[in-house]
This record gives sequence, structure tokens and C-alpha cells, in this order.
Amino acid sequence: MLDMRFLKDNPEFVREAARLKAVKVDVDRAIKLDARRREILLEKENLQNERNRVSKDIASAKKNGQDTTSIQDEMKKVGERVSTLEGEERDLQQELQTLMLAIPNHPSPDSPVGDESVNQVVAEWGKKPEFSFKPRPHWDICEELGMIDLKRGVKISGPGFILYRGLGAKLERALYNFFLDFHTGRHSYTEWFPPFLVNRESMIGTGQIPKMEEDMYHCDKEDDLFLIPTAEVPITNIHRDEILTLAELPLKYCAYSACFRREAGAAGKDTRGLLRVHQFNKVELVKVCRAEESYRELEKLRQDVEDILQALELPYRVLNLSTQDMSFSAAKCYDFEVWSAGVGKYLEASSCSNFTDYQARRANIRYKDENKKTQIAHTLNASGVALPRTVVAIIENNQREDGSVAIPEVLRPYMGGLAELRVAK
RNA sequence: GGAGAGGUGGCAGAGUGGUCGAAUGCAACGGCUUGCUAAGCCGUCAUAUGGGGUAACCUGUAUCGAGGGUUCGAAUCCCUCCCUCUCCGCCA
Repeated sequence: MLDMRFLKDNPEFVREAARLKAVKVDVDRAIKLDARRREILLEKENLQNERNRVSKDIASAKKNGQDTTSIQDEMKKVGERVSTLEGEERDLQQELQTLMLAIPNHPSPDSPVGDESVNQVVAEWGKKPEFSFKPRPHWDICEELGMIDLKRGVKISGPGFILYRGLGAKLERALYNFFLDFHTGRHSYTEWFPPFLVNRESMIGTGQIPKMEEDMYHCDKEDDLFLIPTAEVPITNIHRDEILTLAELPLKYCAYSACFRREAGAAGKDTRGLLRVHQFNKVELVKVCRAEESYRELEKLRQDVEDILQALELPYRVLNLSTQDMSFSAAKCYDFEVWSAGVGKYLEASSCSNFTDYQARRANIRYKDENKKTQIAHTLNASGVALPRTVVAIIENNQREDGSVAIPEVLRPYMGGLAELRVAK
């Protein structure tokens, strides 16, 4: 959410920022509602002031045995007027809130302007593997090695739900354990294990609602709980409605979670095998820091993600996302795409975003600065990293002509010392 | 799921209709003093938002789990919801 004062002072800037993100907003309406709300508030508070004062007088007058009926009648009228104004204010506030939640964060000046076609490649690492045979896609290899069972996954849940088996299941476990150990150890993140269902306030806090509500699985029995699309939601909301001290910033958190996405309308396009699924595993990195530090923390976060892709020896490139391709809440976003030889494509394996104060204002995450003033924090996050497409790249890039797959060095300790995946004799 | 108890400031804990935004204690912070295993004394010490002032600060309003109601006036009375604890039931 934006600061109302900022919006009031810079309506043109906000309009322009929304245009850059191709989001329609009604800035004028918001300003008008806010002005009207202020008027009402002023009148209401003046009346309340009068009432508070007179009520004290009544108390002392009664003590002295004086008759206070007429003045009480007068105050009753004041009370009624206050109630009316309160009702009006509530209505205005609600409409204003709805409008404000629909205004996106403004993109940073160094984000390329436009749609996904103007995304900038800002880094490339590693060499695409070359083969003396035609590399196969992961769905062939994985089925052959008995690592996933696509048909039965569909039977028990539906399309987009993956049933991992044997070494496939073990590889998942190996990867997220490796990721967690790597980030907690080498990068000193604090590990959390969050609930996978969260309430509506949390979803609003990180900005999934209202914009993306249709993409979320919802348990509507009466609990109003949502399955998390990413651990970003519970982890960023840990400090919702809290005031942090300067000493504890920046917070560096990491968490494994399963992630649930309806991916409504995405069927048919790049969805084979593990490319786009409704449930997947991910390790997420979240940072909360003071305002001045967020862009520097973004670069560090980016490095943390690069480190882990390099450890896995996966060729990748980093994109500086365009204003329209980044998310609603983001100010700047890097996407990490790993090269995968079988499908012959770069696959998005991580997003690394600075949300500046946008999520923190929604979630009310603040800190006291050195002058003891309360400031809105900045939040960031990155996947570190999402598993399915990482698995795809590992399988497809490390495949051999005989159908076996080499396991990256760093994962072998997590696979019980195994150096390759192959069909059991 | 059933029965009971309870939700007050960073924590503990008073307060049951009127100078209560809230006693007191602990913790924390600032200062003073001091000599004996660290203590004593003084002061400061919630959040949001509006107004005034360069500023320290002054000031209006709201907030005692949340929302509604009664009343001139609500932490205190009434209603609804949420949460915590204890006991019982169920259960991985």
C-alpha cells in the first residue's frame, strides 16, 4: 500500500507508476475520499472534544447536587451527531482502503519500462552443456528412472499434481535440505518452518489479495484460510503489526514450504512434466531491513541466490524485470532462469524482489530509528530456490546417453553418497 | 466437540460507571551518588493520527483482545466474535 500523504502530494507520479505497471487506478477518487474523510474527522473530533469536556463538568456538577438534565439532553444530541459522522467515516474509509489496496507499488527507475519483451539480461553464468546425442526432456527420463509417476498423480489429485517416487522423492528431500543448510550455514539466515495455511490478513499483508485471489487455493468451510502460494506469505507476516528495534535489522529468514497455486488459465502452455505444477517445494529467503538499505540488501540477496545455483553447477541468466513483468507489490525484481538442455529453454527458478515499504505498510511492519522515530520497514524476498525447475535442469543437463543422470557433487552427501541416478538392475 | 476460567502498557499485576491513558512492581533508558560481591536515589519510559513550534515540547482525538450497543460519560454494564488456559471427549 502507498502512503496516503505521498499519493496526495504526488498524484501524477502515482498515476504514471501505475501506468508503467499497466494497472488501472483511480487516484483522483482516492484523493477526494481522503479529503472528505478528513473533513468528517475534524468535525467529529471537535464534537468529541466538547463532549469529553462537558462530561467532566457534569460529573462535578452532580457531586455538588446540581441539576444537569438540560445539559445532558444537549450532549445526547452531540452524541447522535458523532454516531452519524462515525458511520460516514467508516464507509469512506472502507472505499478508500479498497482503492488503496488496488494501487501497485511504483517500479524503481532502473527497471526497464514495458512488457516482458524488454526484460534485461544483466548476468549470465555457466556454459550450456553439449551432447553427442539428442538430449531428452525430463518427463521421459524421470518416468524411465521411476522418479515420478505422472499418471497416478493425476489419478489421486488431478493434472498438475506430481507424485514423486523413489530417488525422485529422495532428490526433493535432498535439495531442500541442501538449500536450507546452505543458506543457514553459509549465508546465516534463520530457519523457520511455517504453517502452510494462512488467514486473509496475512494474504493482504504481502499483497496476494486482492490482486491474485483467484490464483489461491481457499478453504472456505468457515475458516477463511488460504494455502500459501509461497513461504513469503507466512514468513513476511511473522512481524506483522510489530515495531522492531534497529539492532535486530536486517532480519534474514529462510524457510522451506510446499507452495500451492491454482495457475488458473495457464493450462496447455509449457506445462508438461514438472514445468508448471499446482503444488511444489521451495525454500524462500525473506529480509526485513531499514529503508535506506533495501537496494543494497537486494544485491546481496541476488548474490545469495547466484551462489546456490553456482553450487549446483547450473547455467543461468539473471533478468532485470520490466515494469509490467514484475509483481504488483515489487519495486524492482530480478528473475533467475536456469538453462535446461532437454526442453532447450531457460526456466524461471527464482524471483528476487525489493518491495520497499509497500508490503510493510500493508502488514504494518515498523522499526524505531536512531531518533526513536517509528519508520516503515522495507521487505525483500527471493526464492532460494524453487525445486521443480531446478530438478528439471539437473536431470536434463546431467543426462547421459545410457539414460543415467549424474548427481551434482554438492548433493551427493544428501543422496546417501549416490553419484548418479540410474535404473536399478 | 462439551464444561469452566480468563484476555489491561515490554513483562507481572491493580482497577467494576466520572479528574483512568490507566496504581504498583520488574525490566529498559538517562542522570546522580557511592565503594564493596553491586546497591541506593531522582527522572524518563505505549501506539496511531490531526493542529501549533526551527526544535526540545505543547495540544485535540482514538486505542485496556476485536466489533457493535447502553449512557451526558465505559477498562468497568449488555450483545456478537476471536484468542488463551484448565478439565472431559476425539484423534496423527
